[in-house]
Amino acid sequence: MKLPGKTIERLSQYRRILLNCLNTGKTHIYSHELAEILGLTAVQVRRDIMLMGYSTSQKKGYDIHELIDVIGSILDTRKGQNVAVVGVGNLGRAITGYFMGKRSKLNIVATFDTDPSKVNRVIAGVNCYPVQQFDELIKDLNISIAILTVPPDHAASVAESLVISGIKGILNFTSVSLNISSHVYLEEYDMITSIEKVAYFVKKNNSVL
Amino acid sequence: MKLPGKTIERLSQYRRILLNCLNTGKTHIYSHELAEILGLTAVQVRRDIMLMGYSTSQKKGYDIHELIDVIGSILDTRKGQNVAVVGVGNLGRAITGYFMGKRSKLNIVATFDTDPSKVNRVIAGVNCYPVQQFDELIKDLNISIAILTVPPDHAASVAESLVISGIKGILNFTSVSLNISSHVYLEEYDMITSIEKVAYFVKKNNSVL
DNA sequence: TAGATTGTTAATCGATTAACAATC
DNA sequence: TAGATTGTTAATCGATTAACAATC
Repeated sequence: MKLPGKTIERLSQYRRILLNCLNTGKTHIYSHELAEILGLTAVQVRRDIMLMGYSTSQKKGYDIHELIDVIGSILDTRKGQNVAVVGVGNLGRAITGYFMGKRSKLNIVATFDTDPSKVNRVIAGVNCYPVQQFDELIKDLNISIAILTVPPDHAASVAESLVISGIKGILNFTSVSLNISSHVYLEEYDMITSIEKVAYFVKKNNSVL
Repeated sequence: MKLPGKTIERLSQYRRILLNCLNTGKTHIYSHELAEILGLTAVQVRRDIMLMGYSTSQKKGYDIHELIDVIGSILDTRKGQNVAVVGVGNLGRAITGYFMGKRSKLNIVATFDTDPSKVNRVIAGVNCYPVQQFDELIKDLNISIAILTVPPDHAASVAESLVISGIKGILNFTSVSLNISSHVYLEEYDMITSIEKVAYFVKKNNSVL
């Protein structure tokens, strides 16, 4: 089964909403409720759920527990996946801290940096190691995913070391586009681009009014 | 002229690359070079450039200066746009610091927080104000864009205040989906979703091999 | 039953790519 | 000229939405 990337993103969002709903004592949820919360259409929600191969016999909405489990069976692995944050600046710390609160099948098990004042300490609840120990620790700790938050001028070389060490996926927050082996799944996010996009549409909307 | 969102994102990326190229003394660039750097096709680059209404008479690549100017004429406003970062945690600081280095038409002119130990200080190079002063400062400083980096439980109410204060665009980094007036341009980014997407495709790739 | 909801196909919409003419 | 490149239309691909049957 191969689901589209856009559907995967939404499944992740559905799950977050559903987990929230559990706290309120709700047991079932309609497609139009999920849609409303996320600003989607109910059809799209139902279609995504259909693509997972799940369906409910009831017409009284989806059982929240069941839906969470089904999404988990798509997104998670049984044993979980280990993640490293590479580059412990403000952004690296933000991400690490963000994650540590969550119970999740994704575990940040190490952070890496070059700064001697950071290395070999616990930062945001996780051990920080010197980048020289990549290769060793990625194997020892069975890390398959790296979140890249190093300064731009280090991005390319660090990414290359990560690939050589056998990392399987990289989420790249640096402003540098990476050109790496296609065996490694790469997701890029550039916040400058996002904010420039917002600025463009703000400008456009204004000139329309 | 109404350009698609995806094109706008790429224009922002083209410009960043082009600015970099200037430092190397390069004066012209081929569509296939830009494409290569960003992992796109040359056709897509040329099409985006076409959509801007620009064309070059030369077959020796695009003049880098000209291209930067043309992109600027699309993305920028003459006087620039003022931006506020709302919520000065690690992420807010990361974003603020990230921006301050750049010469850009987007200026972070204020940050906001509730924490008394942060308020009325300069953080990452920008004044931090108490959230109570939103309304006043958004008008006084002519802030049209907010970057939302508050804790999840404050996201909805803070967003509402922002909308009431007359903000025109919000870039939402909280994990809460906002339901706000459609007059305000909203761009959402959820890093949990991104990392879960990477994890999914890592899992998939592995099971394929 | 009537009304609301789910499940699913077909149609539409939007974005990317293929193909190729024009030009240096 | 031959080869490389740009500019642009048409075709393709992928994602969303409309329409509607089925069911509680």
